[in-house]
Amino acid sequence: MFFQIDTTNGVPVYEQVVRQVVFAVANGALRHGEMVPSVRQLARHLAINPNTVARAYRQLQDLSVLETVRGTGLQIAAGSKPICKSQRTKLLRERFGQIIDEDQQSQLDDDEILKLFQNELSKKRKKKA
Amino acid sequence: MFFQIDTTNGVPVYEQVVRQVVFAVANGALRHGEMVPSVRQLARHLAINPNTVARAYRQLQDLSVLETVRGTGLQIAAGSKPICKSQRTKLLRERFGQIIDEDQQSQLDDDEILKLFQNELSKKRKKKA
Amino acid sequence: MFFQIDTTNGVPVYEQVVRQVVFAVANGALRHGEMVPSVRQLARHLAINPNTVARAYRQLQDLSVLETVRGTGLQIAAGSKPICKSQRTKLLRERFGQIIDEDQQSQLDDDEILKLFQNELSKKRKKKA
Amino acid sequence: MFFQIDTTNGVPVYEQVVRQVVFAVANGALRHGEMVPSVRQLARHLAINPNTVARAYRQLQDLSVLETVRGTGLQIAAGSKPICKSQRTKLLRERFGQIIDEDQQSQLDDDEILKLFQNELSKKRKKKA
DNA sequence: GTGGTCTAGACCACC
DNA sequence: GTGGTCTAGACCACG
Repeated sequence: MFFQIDTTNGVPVYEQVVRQVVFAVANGALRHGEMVPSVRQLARHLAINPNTVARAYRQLQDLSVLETVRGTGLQIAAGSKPICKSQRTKLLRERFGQIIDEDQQSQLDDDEILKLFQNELSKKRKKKA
Repeated sequence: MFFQIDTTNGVPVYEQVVRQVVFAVANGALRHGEMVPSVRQLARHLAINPNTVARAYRQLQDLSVLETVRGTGLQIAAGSKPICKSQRTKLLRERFGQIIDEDQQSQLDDDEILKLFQNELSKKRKKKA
Repeated sequence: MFFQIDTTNGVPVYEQVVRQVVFAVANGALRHGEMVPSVRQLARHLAINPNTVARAYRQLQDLSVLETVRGTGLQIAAGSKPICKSQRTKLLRERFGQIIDEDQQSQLDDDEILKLFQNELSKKRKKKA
Repeated sequence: MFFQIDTTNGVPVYEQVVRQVVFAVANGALRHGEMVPSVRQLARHLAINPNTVARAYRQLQDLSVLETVRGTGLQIAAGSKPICKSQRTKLLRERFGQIIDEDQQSQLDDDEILKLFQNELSKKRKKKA
């Protein structure tokens, strides 16, 4: 597993885990029947508390993305791919929508918003490269 | 005052107030010497807690955007315009940066991110119109 | 609040809380806009851990039965009554269905099942009276 | 053997095995002296873990429902029929009692409980037919 | 070994 | 005061 957790950005850790699992399933990186790492394993690996992982996994079960195999662990549920795809767009829209609302609330011009976003994006791209 | 507060979007109310004052000054919509409404007035008008307004005003004083006029109230401080401009870009960058980090963390392609953002922006534009 | 928790019957405590809130809303005993007791209050009152109450309340938020009023507490959400009604029938069906399946799995006759159920019910009624 | 195991309904698998043996003996479907399948056989047949079968058999031995036949396997014990009958009523009462408690805890009227139960039962009957 | 529940206590932001 | 998040550690049932 190749999850990245950033404990400093204010986004709840358990949400980051949920998000990344959802996106991985939507991408096809995780498929039906595959087991996810055990609560304890992932917790150790990410250096976070097992309860935090458990909370993320619980939420993924509520979304029907994971299902328990009793006494064995958790696996990607059947039919989870479309769920994750719609969930992904929902998450993205929420974030983007919020930021756009905020900017419009502040009387910013749409073109200006877009320009600033592109700026920031290309800056990040360079950093990454 | 023409502030819009959305108490349901998760963004702290006092932050929305700070932000909108900062942006208004940066835009030139508010200028040095203008008085801002009293804590109680604004609170009543926005239907929020006076403590929340007080907190926003305190923060704006810390930023040297507002200054007290003894026995009268608070006014836009001299020299606040450049402060607000730089503050504005800082705020925008923070938000954009955060969202971009999140998406990259989720293995999203940069072009895809931009496309989704443009989509959402044009959708909002239509709604507004 | 008049919740009753039985920590010995194997049913998770947080589920009992969820269930009772859902049923109370479905009954009309709790209505839109009413505040539920604070996490700490209810925890103290039921002699359970605040986290357990918080978990129940979180789940009720996911069901759109409760909504947060920031810095103030949690209230019964608008439109929660129909949700609770359907949720109530769902919960009842799940339980009843499970027990009936089990009995039929064990080759029990339907009439016999019903008779036993009535027996048990009238026994409990006497106890209660 | 004509056992049906449902690994998804939350009821422990070993309990389902125990229950069904007990009920079969109580019915007279299994009689003193009959051999039960070996742990491995039954496990393979039901597609469950051998440990689970072993655990069920162990429990049935504790109840004096099964007894070992040296070097051969397990058989239905002498005198097991009355044991199973009383065990059966105990199990049924436990289940019914629990569900009734829960409903009463949720302020449900006894008549309503019964009506809902009958509803569910007749629904299942149709499905079966 | 696995997940699930619960307790205890800390820290944070918000109002 | 409020809810929300996280840590730490315990106990249980299941396979």
